[in-house]
Amino acid sequence: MVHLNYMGLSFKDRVYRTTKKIPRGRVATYGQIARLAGNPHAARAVGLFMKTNPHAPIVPCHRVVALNGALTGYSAKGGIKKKKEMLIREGVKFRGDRADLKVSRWKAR
DNA sequence: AAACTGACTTCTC
DNA sequence: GGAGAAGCCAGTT
Repeated sequence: MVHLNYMGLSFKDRVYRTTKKIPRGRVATYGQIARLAGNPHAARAVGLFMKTNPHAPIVPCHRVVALNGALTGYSAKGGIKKKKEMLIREGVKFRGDRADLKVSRWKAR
């Protein structure tokens, strides 16, 4: 087996918890979150969690972007566009339509 | 209830 | 280094 569930939390909860820790003005990638949560290949699942996220205001899902910095989705209204504006407003640097991960990538560990 | 689909990433050739 | 396949979890159909 697999390693035990962290604090009895399901993978899903770990993802949410990790996402919540993303500081303002920073962005994280799906894969990064998945990795921190324990499943390096569950990036897709992470995206799904955001999509159906039951903690909309609690989990800053707008701070989650694709590996290349592209904003691949946003369920709330305004869509990608709005998400981008929000991030910019938080201080995240953008390079065209993609977040500048070089500068704004959340470095957790 | 089973199969498909999706806000993705990593590994291999 | 570009292209293809595999892998992950849960919501929808």
